[in-house]
Amino acid sequence: MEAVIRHKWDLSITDAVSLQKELATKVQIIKPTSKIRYIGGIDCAPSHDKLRYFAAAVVWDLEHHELMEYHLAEAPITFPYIPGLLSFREIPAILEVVKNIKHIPDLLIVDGHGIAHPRRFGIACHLGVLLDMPTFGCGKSLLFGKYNEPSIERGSISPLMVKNTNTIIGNVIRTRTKVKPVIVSVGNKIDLETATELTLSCSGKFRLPEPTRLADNLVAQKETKNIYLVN
DNA sequence: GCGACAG
DNA sequence: ATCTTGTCGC
Repeated sequence: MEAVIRHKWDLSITDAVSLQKELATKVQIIKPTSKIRYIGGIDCAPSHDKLRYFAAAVVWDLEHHELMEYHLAEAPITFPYIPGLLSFREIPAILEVVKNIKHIPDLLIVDGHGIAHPRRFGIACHLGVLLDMPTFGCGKSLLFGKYNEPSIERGSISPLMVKNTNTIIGNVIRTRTKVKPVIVSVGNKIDLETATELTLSCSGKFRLPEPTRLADNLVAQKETKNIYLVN
């Protein structure tokens, strides 16, 4: 897999913001026509020396509940961490790791947000637009928007809204009873309903959807030689 | 001006 | 993201 749209990454803050606004016009919110079976999970983490970023990618077969492949890659850090501009820090490493994928996934779940973002262009949107494929974001904490706490049981869903409007930008989903909910929002070429269904069908035993959890697990061992992906 | 603020 | 062990509760 590789990007169909390319751009510079060593940008100023203001240039990065204007690029987001430009690329945000390319986001497509549509219901996928074909069946989604292979789901990619993406997660990142900085190296201990803070000089590089690692990215992990896994491909999960939703039908057989099995891991198809996993990869780890890295790239130099060229951007500071600024809320709202996370993608400029992480995507260079992600583009490196997705180059290695053999079983092209039908969709990617990204650790972070999609349109639940101040300019409706979180990392899941950015990656989805560059790769021109379906993506959605599954965040562990809130960046933007307002919501009422969903009920305590697994499967409870509460809409994420733009403050003081009736615009829905995501769903806050309880993937396990009595566990902190995750925040799901459209990245590209998908709709919120499908993203929500997939989040629930990929989780149950753990808080995070399986592809994301496995990628999390993998990137946590970035600076280790032996990797153990099995729980 | 003040507070909020993905990973 | 990361610094960090055992411990409480389902």
